[in-house]
Amino acid sequence: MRLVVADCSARYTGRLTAMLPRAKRLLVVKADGSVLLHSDGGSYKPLNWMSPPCSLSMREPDAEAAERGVTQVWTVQHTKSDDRLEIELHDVHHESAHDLGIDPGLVKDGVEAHLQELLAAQIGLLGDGHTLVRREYMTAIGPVDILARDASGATVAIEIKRRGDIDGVEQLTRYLDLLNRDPLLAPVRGVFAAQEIKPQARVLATDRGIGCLVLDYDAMRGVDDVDSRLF
Amino acid sequence: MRLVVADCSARYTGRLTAMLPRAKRLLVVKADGSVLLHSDGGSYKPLNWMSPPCSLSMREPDAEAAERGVTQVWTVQHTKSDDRLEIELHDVHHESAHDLGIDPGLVKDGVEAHLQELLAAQIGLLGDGHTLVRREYMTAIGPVDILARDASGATVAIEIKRRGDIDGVEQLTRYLDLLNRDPLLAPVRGVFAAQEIKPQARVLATDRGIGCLVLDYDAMRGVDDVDSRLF
DNA sequence: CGGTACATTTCGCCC
DNA sequence: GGGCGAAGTGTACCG
Repeated sequence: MRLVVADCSARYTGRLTAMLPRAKRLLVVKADGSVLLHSDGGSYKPLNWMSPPCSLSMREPDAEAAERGVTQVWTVQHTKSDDRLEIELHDVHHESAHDLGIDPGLVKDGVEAHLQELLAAQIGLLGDGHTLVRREYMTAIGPVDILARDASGATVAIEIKRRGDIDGVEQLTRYLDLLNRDPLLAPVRGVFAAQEIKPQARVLATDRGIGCLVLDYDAMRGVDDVDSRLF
Repeated sequence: MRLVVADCSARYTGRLTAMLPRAKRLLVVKADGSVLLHSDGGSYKPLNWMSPPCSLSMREPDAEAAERGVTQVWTVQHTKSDDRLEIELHDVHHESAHDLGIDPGLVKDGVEAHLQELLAAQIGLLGDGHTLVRREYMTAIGPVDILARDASGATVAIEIKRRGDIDGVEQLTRYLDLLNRDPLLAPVRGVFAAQEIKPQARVLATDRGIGCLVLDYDAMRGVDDVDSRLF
């Protein structure tokens, strides 16, 4: 990894065209040749960047650029597309290189898969008498998160989201359309389950006869005795 | 901006729980106190981070940690939530600080807004005799990108995307449902316009009687004489 | 390899 | 500030 702090301007062409006026910034060149251009604020997203696979070439400025005070010109060309990032460096305030090696990577816990696991184990949250048919029930257009039966034996399709918004309702609607064409399953009722359900999503779901269930992650995890999973 | 290259491990708790085993990485502390933890690969997204507003505190390791070779402990606490990032630093290989100042920011050109602008100006691409009613036609559930009339005077609702996939068809379908309830507009026909239309989206659109129009951005920009907008 | 769904999404707009 | 749609989204998963 190479770190450079320098006055620079940049120009990106590819999926869009973008221009970055001259300012002092951090440039990071990673081992795979990818480049990040960071300012001293904002978020984790760089102002400009080039994702791998790409190749970086550095050259001297031409006479006109040298006249403007440019000391180096970097061209980062994406290998698989026309995406290109051109950086003109002026004053270089810092430069260093570091051998980092490969990274063991991040270990995560607590996402949608876990919600699904917990709800499958606590299927009674849907109402008394509910039984689990199976998780990840495959259909032609993708897997239904949970398929269950209610006390009367009717099929229930459940879509689980961390944040429930309109897209999730649309997704469940497509599954329901398909499942209801199967005479062995029909009629299939839908339940939209999420830690948080957006008002517009709730309105759409209700309008389509889809039930809404707000999941309390902490409470569900509390019931599950395998609480301390990773840490 | 402060740059540190060090052996470190990290633990994030908040919306999820994540653990980063010990390895040599780049730590970036921005002027607003936000922290990025980068490996020497992947993409522009850090392995771990804390977004502003947040506060960073550094302290000496306790006896147990010191025993494990920890030399510094960083705690980054988000100001508005329970999100917290804890970093243990072992060997520090590089450390430097830089005053970058504020950034003038990025100037963009050529996204969906531009496609919309161009299609509004070249509404004839929909077919002879089409006329523009207006762009960003507001409805209760959001703005329709372009509303037009065809040669027969019938209303046409157009949804524009750079990449046309299923979500865009769903979005246009919702608009059409709503617009067709307005007797002053009905019957409203739909056109899904995009630089690229995914096969599945095309099938869904066709099945619903929605027309598909592939937009040639370069050709449309060529017609537009205000070609050289920014550069 | 293409398509889909997820993300500590982030970002920007408009109400 | 909340809601919603777009992103140069990136990324994993699954066919």
